[in-house]
Amino acid sequence: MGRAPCCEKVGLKRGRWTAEEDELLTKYIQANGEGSWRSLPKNAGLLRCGKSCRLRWINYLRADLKRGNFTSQEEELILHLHASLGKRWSLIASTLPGRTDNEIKNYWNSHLSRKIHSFRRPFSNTIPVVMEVNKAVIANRKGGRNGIPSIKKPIENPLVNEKVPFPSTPVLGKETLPINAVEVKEGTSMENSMGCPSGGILAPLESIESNGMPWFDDITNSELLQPHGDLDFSEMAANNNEEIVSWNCSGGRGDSGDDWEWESVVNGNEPWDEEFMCSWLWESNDHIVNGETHKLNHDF
DNA sequence: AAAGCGCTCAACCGCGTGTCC
DNA sequence: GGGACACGCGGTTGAGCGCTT
Repeated sequence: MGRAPCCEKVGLKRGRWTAEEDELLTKYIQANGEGSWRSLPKNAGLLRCGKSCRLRWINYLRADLKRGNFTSQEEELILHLHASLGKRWSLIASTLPGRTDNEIKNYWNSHLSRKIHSFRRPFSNTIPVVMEVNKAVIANRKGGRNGIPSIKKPIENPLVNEKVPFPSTPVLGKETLPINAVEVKEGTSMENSMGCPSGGILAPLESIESNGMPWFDDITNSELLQPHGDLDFSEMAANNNEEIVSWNCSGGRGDSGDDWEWESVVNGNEPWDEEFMCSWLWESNDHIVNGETHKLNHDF
């Protein structure tokens, strides 16, 4: 038996929400609270799918949403958390009051991933080739901006034919922030790119704080902030009898046994992309659970 | 001014997971 | 234990807008 559709799509409205629909939804939720999304549209008099209502409320209508551009502090936090957590947008969003996962995801795709992209390029000895290719593409087309190529249609590096195994997302007990501590060994990317001290155990976001980044204040109003001043992401996990996980960023890339060296990447000799780079920052062979080091199994 | 194109972001989609019966 | 249902998440899409030629 196939999966049942979330709702009867026949006769339901799709696409952009009108002001009237927004008002109906807002009034209903203010009166009855969130939840019961499936029955909500009917009760609220909306010709919308429950999922659509939920999304509209969460991403747009909620009163506590912060609209407008991301601050540089928020941007840095997203970059840092993405490096630690990968594309766990909801987790990242939970540390940014007033921001939604969808908003952060969009911002990443349209702004930040490109920053990562340009960040790594100077290291690569393939730059001239890549840039020449891009120039050629730009020069040949009519109209349009002379801007950066859309990330939606990345131009493949013609020099890279080999597909790099992409690390899988580590499976956590539950979707909670696993950054009770991030152990960083000497010579790792965390040290290099995040300014972490060598060989130390970082408290959550310690590297950021120790750098004197003023934006740390932005999350001090978060519920995660403990009276003693630390951000305690482990509380949620502890409440659920979950393991506290810290990621041991060793130089290796996984159980696959591939030869891979940081120097090669820095020098541009190793084919990789920004997504791999970010994932590598938080992924490794080992993770530490309650003081014990465990092997992670990656199936590439 | 018009055409062509890329960019942004709201919205949709499918899947995974939790909960209830 | 297992099926049905509800919810949440990440990936993807596409309309609208703005920039460049």
